[in-house]
Amino acid sequence: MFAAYHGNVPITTVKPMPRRPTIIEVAREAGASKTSVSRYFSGEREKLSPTLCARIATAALRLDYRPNQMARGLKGGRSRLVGMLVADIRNPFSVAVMHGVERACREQGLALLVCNTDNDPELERTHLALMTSYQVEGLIINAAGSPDAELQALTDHGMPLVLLDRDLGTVQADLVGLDNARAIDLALDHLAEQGYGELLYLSEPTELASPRRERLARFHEGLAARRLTGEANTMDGNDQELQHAIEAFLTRSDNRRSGDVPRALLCANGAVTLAATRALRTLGARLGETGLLGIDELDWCKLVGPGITTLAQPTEAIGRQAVTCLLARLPNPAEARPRKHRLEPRLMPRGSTRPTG
Amino acid sequence: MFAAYHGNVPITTVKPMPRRPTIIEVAREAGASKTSVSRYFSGEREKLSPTLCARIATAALRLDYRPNQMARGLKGGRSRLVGMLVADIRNPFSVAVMHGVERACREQGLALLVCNTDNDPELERTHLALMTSYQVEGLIINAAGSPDAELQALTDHGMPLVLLDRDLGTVQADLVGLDNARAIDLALDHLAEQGYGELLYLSEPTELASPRRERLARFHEGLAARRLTGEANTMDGNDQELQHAIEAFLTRSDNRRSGDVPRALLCANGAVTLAATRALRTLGARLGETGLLGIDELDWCKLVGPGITTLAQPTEAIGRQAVTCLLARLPNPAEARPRKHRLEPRLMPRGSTRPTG
DNA sequence: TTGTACGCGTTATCAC
DNA sequence: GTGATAACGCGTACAA
Repeated sequence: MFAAYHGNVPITTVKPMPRRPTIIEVAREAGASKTSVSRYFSGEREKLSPTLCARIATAALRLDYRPNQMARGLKGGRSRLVGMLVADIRNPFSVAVMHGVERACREQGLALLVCNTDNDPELERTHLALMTSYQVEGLIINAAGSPDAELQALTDHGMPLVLLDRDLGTVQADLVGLDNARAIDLALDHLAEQGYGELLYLSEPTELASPRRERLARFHEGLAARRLTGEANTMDGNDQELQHAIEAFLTRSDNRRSGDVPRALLCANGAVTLAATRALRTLGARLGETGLLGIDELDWCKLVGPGITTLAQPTEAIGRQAVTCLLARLPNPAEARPRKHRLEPRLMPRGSTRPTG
Repeated sequence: MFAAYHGNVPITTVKPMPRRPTIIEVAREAGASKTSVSRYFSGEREKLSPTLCARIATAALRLDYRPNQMARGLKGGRSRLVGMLVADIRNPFSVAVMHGVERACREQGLALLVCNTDNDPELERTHLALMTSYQVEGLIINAAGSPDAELQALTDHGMPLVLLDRDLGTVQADLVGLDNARAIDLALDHLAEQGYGELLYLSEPTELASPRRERLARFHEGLAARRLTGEANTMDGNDQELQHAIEAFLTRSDNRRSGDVPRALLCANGAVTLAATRALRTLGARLGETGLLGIDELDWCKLVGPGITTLAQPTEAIGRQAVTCLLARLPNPAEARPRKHRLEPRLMPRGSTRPTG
């Protein structure tokens, strides 16, 4: 029996990895009741006598007590969790917005459960179910597919919901995103001012993302008033195809105008800008001589050639606004009609839109 | 009284936003017991009669029942949540690793609670507490500061723990990250092969991040064997200061050698590469003539000048390995001694390390 | 194979 | 002010 202690720790001290202390143990340690301890940690300290407060404080500190959020969420549904669905976590724009969301949540004492769908509608459904199973109090959604039915079901159940960047046709929910019309207007104005007369608008397929549709539509609408000629090309990430399209656009002889008019590329988002830059590089085009303007500011845009002109999205603000919307809906989800929040982009002029070099 | 129904929905149908169905309601609907339903959703369907299974399935489907993870986590601690602490969510490297972690978790039926500390040790502590309060089953940590004490306390309580990229001195935990020595060796070999003889190693301050220390140390160790001359410069994000350092390095006359030897910059990570590229651009240096090699592959590296040579980290694999480690520790956290997993980088040679242009 | 009873840690309700 | 007690939704011995 004693031998067990020779050079060895008794088994009983090995196995029982200590549980976290519970509210009951704190209550006992403080000589108080569960209720009082609960009140103490629920921000109702004013309703407790200073002396009791102090006893609880020291007891909790000594035991290193931390309220169990799981148990909290069980009773009143106050999980203090907010869910965020991101279509592509590797997209810097998404990350920047998420950063804003996260900061805003933190300031509100909310935790953020982030799910990345990798643009897979199937995964999106799965993750939606996952997050609700964790009793999230609200959902911020950058949709990958069209989970309209699922989302509608959620709002019907009283789940506050905010759409991010991408709008969905049938879902009644707030939307926070860029003012896409304004963005295209800014872009066209700038390109026209800089002397570019013929434009090629490049975008990814527009079916899945409302901003792409809005931008494309505005592009077509906005040409005439500025005496611009333009065409659009939507394609997915095929570099080869993109390069051919750009080459055709650049080498084609212009029979609609007299002189030779500078031509420019307008890219619908950061991914397209990257692909287009790659293509232009392969084609040996000189930035500026061939104009290039992209929506989404990326940290490398100032480094390529003479710098790439961009329209910066207010990513942080978009994220914060999303949380603000959510918070406004928390008390009574179906209260007000859905609102659309459209934030302003900012032009970052650089060398890629200076035709004179 | 009737008037209330004219063009209006009776109040009672507005307020009571339907709760999610519970296991009891499913049991009632299926004419079964809680237990059976619980078993059904806990993957013990083999132990149920096919007919019961079917009844439960339809009942659950009709009610759109979803087990409440909060309640699940309460009992045995099976929250199915994994926590991940990220020092800088806007760092593409971190995001890439996180992507790997997330995929691996998903395959294991685990949800991921991500917290970003923005490199703030204070916030790190807060978030650590937050995640444990949600009863995460394990923690993957890309440390911002030195939360050694907190982490040690957690492991003592049986919390499985994996360190990501950055090691911590006193914490007994698995580590997954780049093979930093190998990375520097590869870099030095490549630079030497390409004919660069004088190197400037650029890094951010090494206090907070062990990889920075390891890389810097290896740099100094590895010079002699390759007949290279080199010096190192660690500084934080001050562009001005960086530019001066680089300028001094490039313009200084070399009195240790006879001829003029090509000089190159070796950047400790992606952020430094970005800053150095900016500085070189401002200085009007030609990439290649002035060598440039950076650790961390970024999507714009092939676009700048002749392309920037990089050492790509196996980010996805690092993320997956972290989850693997965690899983291995779940059954018995303190089982084996901590292991260090060091993954291999891959050289992406480009024009920035071709001195001949 | 199926059902019963209890416990998980917390909050809400209602007495004192 | 403070405390006892009943939920909350689920897992799990244990009994049937």
